[in-house]
Amino acid sequence: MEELETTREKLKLAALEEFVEKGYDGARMQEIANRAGANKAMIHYYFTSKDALFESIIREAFEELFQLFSQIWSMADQSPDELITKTVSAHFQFLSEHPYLPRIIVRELNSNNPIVEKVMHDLFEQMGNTNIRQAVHTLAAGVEAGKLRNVDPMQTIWNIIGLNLFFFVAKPLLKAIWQEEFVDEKKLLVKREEAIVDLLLYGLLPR
Amino acid sequence: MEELETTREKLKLAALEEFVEKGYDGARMQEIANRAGANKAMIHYYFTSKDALFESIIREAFEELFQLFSQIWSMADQSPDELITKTVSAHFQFLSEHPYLPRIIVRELNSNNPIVEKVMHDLFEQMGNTNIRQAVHTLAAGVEAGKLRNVDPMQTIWNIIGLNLFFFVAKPLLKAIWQEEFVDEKKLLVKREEAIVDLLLYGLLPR
DNA sequence: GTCTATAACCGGATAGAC
DNA sequence: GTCTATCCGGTTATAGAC
Repeated sequence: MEELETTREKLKLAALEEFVEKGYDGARMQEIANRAGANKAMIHYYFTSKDALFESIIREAFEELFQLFSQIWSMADQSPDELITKTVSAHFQFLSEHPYLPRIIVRELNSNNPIVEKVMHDLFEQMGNTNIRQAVHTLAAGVEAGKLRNVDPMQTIWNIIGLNLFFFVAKPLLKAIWQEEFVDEKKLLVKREEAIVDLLLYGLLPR
Repeated sequence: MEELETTREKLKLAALEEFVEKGYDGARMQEIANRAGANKAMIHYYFTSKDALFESIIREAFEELFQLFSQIWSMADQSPDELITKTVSAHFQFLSEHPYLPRIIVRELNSNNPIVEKVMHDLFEQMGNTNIRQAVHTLAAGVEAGKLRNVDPMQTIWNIIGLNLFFFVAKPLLKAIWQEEFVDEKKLLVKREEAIVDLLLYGLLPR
């Protein structure tokens, strides 16, 4: 826990929190300044404008997301069931540590916000999608080798990520319906991850 | 296609579109009026305020969602695999016809908007969650009767809904990565549904 | 680098004519 | 029911002192 943050860093953290909670349109420069214990003028001093501040925040969020999957999928010599269990556990751990990320991404993804579209475009140029291709290849090879049922690799990737995300994105609604389950949320998280891996392995591996 | 809509109806449709695209904070009363070919004053004449307009829109959206699952899960005498295939196909058809719904719900669900919380609270009071219990019961009975592997009913429901939703919520991102697949989106939708049912049946039924 | 005061603008709401 | 003009509060951005 580093105590001596710079004003710039404090502002950036405060801005992340504010944008996550309220979205781009709902976020207030005054509130960001308050959270950081600074004043509005400092935000403009360091980041020029609300747009520019938002862009730097959202770019980092997408970069973290891309880097996660780059890393998970970078190894060429994984077996398909290794790929599956590893993707779920790494994604789950990441989501537990950064619960804000899927929310801000889903929210702004469906907003036609030109800043978001620009950032997405930049990142595709820069990082390519080579590692997705690696994962597709691993799954396709698994089918070929009879280690996997005859499933479409792209659909399988969508299945894995969809299962992982749901809990984190729908949490407020789930919490309202199943309050009792959420009193020990750590335990629930573990059960959720087990249930996903269980479904995927039974559903995808041949017997 | 009814041509003689009332101004009130035109405004409501325009408001739905605007709120879906921009969210509560981003939506503009002027833009709603423009879309409807009317003027701002008319919105206040019919709906009093932006808050009240939003509440009526979001309440209808949640009502449709609740009614869908009430209907799907109302039958007590379904077999578990009937429940699964029927839930996927009905949810998928609904999402195809109302692609706006998951977006507005996911966005506002994570926004702490008090209007959304009020509407959710009202609906739980009024509709209860008896039909979710019905679905849980059907799945638990399936496990008991050996028609289903030993899986947790709640987790299974989350799996089904998570798989269904992902495609519709992540569409902008998926489209950016897999452009080619989206040239025939109807076909892709059919393949997506098949892949989900395939995973669920193989993953949940015993062999 | 930090702060206060204020400019400049925008958006929801309303008054009042027709 | 419909429209124009206008009010008023709130928000981003900036000027300028320290």
